Amino acid sequence: MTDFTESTNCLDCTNSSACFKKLIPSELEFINQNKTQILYRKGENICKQRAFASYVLYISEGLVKLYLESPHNKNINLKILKTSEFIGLSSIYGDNIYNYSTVALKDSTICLIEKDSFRKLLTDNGHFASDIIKWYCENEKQLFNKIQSLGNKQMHGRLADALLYLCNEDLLNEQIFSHLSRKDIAGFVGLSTESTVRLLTELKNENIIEIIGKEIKILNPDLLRDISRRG
Amino acid sequence: MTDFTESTNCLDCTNSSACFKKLIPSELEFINQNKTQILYRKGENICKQRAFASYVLYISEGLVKLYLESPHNKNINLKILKTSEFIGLSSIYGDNIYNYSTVALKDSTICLIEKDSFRKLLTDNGHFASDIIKWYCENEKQLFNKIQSLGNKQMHGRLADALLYLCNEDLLNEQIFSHLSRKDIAGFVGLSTESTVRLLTELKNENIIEIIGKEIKILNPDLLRDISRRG
DNA sequence: TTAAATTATTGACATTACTCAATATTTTGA
DNA sequence: TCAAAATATTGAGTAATGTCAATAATTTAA
Repeated sequence: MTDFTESTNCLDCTNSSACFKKLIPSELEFINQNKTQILYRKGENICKQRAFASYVLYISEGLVKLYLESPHNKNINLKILKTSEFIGLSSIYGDNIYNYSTVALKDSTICLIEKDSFRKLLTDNGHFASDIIKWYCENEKQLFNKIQSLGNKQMHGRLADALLYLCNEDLLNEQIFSHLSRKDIAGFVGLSTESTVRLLTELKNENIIEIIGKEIKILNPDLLRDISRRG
Repeated sequence: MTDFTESTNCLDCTNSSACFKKLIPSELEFINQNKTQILYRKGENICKQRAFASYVLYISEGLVKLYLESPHNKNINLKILKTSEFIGLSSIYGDNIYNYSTVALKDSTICLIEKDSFRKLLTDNGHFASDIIKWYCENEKQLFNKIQSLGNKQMHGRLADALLYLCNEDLLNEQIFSHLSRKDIAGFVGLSTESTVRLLTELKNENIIEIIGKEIKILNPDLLRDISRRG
């Protein structure tokens, strides 16, 4: 189901992440030699939790949902990734498997960079490695937020967290809700779909959010942040 | 409440982590020049969530509990750190604050390494940076496990996860339970103390675990793993 | 060593959030 | 365009887990 697209040369790439600016031309050319570019259609899995991880993935253009699989078809959604973001950086070392699954929310062009090549750049170029470490730091902060949310907030607080995340300015231009089902939103909240729907209706009736078709807009962000804070 | 101890020279340190082996002597001497060694007494906080993070911390000798603070005095415990482990690596870049709190479970000697110095080593030495990245990869895997546990297991599965973690072979020689209260264990499970106590009694009555004083021993690890798997 | 303080345990009850079922709405594909 | 399939919504009942209170056991400190 996946197509090879005409590959962009990494040296000409207009969607390159800040960290690539730390590479010298020969290193960029080295990546270029060791990458493949693939088009994933909406709904296709880009990587699967527990599958063999041979590549670091880079979203050249697209929109991706990252989630943890669990039995009974009740997944935990962790984040939305967009153009210029990495997938699988946490599988560079350690067990040679992906720790999560990702699925394309819309047609997405993904660069597959060979892990060994990526590792070589990390050891050769400390500035590049430092930039990747920046990513890890930011990433870990997000995971702590998720743990805080799941671990000691109840449904209202958790839904507030999820809505604030999905409506944050980074995703503002992605029309994110047009790509998400109620079940997807429930996955971000860590609730059953039914409970999520009920709470959304509640928030709508209290004029804290507005629901127009699939789109959800926050009308009262201060109050929502308050709900998030109170848990 | 904290004492300065006679500092060990980093070049002679017998508790140094694998990553330090990647440093050349002058770099190790550089760390030595930019570190301070402090003794924290049992029960003292080594770092506080949201506090200004100027140092990367290294446990020269000790035992530490890492946790997320939350209102109502109901914390989420994430891990036990022992000799030769880092604290605060995720605050090297990004917001200049600690994302979690840590407390000494027994008297612990901690090395405070200036963040700027640590960063310099990361950019100067890609092999060192790569070793630190290994840490991030392992760390993230643990956080995902936590999210899986909190996000889609119920009490029995979560308690099993916590007990398997606390009884794992890395902690086997630490007499870990002698340092933990029921409330601490509940913090690892993500349950109220009362529910945790009830479940522990249940597991004891089913001969899955043995409780002798403060010590808890797993009698039937296969069954416990099964409970963990089923959630 | 003993009393006070803290921690652990148990019970009863309340709350939270899930499941299952019924119905409504939207999307998809012929 | 229309029927079938998928998704969303709502209600009723249930299961999971928390809270509060009482008591027991352990630890701490004078």
